[in-house]
Amino acid sequence: MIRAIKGTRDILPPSSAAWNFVEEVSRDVFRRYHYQEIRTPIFEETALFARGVGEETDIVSKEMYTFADRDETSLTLRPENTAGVMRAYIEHRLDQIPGVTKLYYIGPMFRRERPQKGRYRQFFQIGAEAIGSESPYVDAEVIEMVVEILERCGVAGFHLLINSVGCPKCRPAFIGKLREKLAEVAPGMCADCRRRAETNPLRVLDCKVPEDQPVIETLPSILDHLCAECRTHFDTVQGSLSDRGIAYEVKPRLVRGLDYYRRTTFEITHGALGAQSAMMGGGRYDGLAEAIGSKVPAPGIGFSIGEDRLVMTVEESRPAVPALDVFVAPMGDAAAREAALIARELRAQGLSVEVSADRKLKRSLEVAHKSGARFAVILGDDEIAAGTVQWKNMASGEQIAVPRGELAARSKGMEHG
RNA sequence: GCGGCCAUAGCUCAGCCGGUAGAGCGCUGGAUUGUGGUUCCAGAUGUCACGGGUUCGAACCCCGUUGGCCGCCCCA
Repeated sequence: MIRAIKGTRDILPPSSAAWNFVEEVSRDVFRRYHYQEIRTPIFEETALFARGVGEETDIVSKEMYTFADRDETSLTLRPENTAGVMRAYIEHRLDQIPGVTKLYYIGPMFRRERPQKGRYRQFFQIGAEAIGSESPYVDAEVIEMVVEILERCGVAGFHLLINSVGCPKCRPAFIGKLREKLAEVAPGMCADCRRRAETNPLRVLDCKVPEDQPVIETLPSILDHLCAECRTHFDTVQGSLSDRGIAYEVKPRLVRGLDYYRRTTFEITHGALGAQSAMMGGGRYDGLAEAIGSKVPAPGIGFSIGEDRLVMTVEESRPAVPALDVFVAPMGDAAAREAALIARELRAQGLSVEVSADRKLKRSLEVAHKSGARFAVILGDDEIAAGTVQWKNMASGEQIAVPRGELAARSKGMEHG
């Protein structure tokens, strides 16, 4: 038996309706902020991610699906899409277009991690990138946009966290001070922190072990070490978020795993997601373009929503409803031929119509009932002879004979929203 | 990649001390030759995840594999 491979899954109805819902909401919000869709390839040269995301990141060092093409070029299934969008931006010289380039994407990403709830090897992201401006107001607008998507999806109880991780001018000095302090206090911390103190000191700030929290409080904060430009930028982002009425929490310990982040980083968490509590992550990546070989700078900021995780919270509160308007139940071949024409007329009005594949009326009505059809059109030899059809309200059971020529008029305007 | 728990019908699950498998829901047919829902009757649910081992005998005990869930790491 051939099964879907580990960490991948089929999205079946009725769940697929929830996926459509969040995608439709997202596209509508993107339209209002004048973002346009970009579709980039699902695989790229491995070097793009190695340079763009960072050789030392977990994603690149151990999670990528990498394989050799027939000519030995190393290819990789995209583990995220910011690098791919930036590659397209540079390749097609979108910097030559006036104004900020605003792009969004919806599609699958691939990371070879141990699957668990909310974490898959093929997962979907809804993301947006604003490239071509360093303005902190762009940061605030991007955050406003993602918050709006979640709100309009009906998600409640999410939590917006923001931080600044500085820039190449101020971050190295901070990491130096952090290492100094850690050398002193790390021996008293949990095993993970002792390891992180060596491998990735920023990660210590994100430790969740309760016993370590008092120690973490004593560690230096990136926010006390920002250079003047980063400080001003971060203050302006916060002011603009407040102007927009967006609730947020500054979390100096918010550290993101991708090397390309500069200055603003942000994350939205949701309590219903379990260990994988992050529903969305994003940040500014002013150095990314140069990292992947661009001669022109292309400062940008973006986010990506974990669509699988978003759908998980949406599905509980918003059960999908079947939207079948009419089920046509013909008895016999003559009726079946007529049924095809009836369905055609009703569909032309925008109604959702299904024609029974069964000629037994009892069976057809059973299927109609189980499909959630609102009305049934019943016809057999008697109706053909009389030039009528039976029009049955499935909820009330009421049924009347309708002249064939009046069917279209009767059903007008009764389609689902 | 590491640790723990789990795997029986399409679904949710029972299955005692090892003696070759059950319920509910769903599905199929009938009661009803042209009328769904409610009801009644009948029927089929299956390589007990897969592969080995122990045993007279394994769904049950042991080992391995695969998959799922939970935690870690990390992320969306």
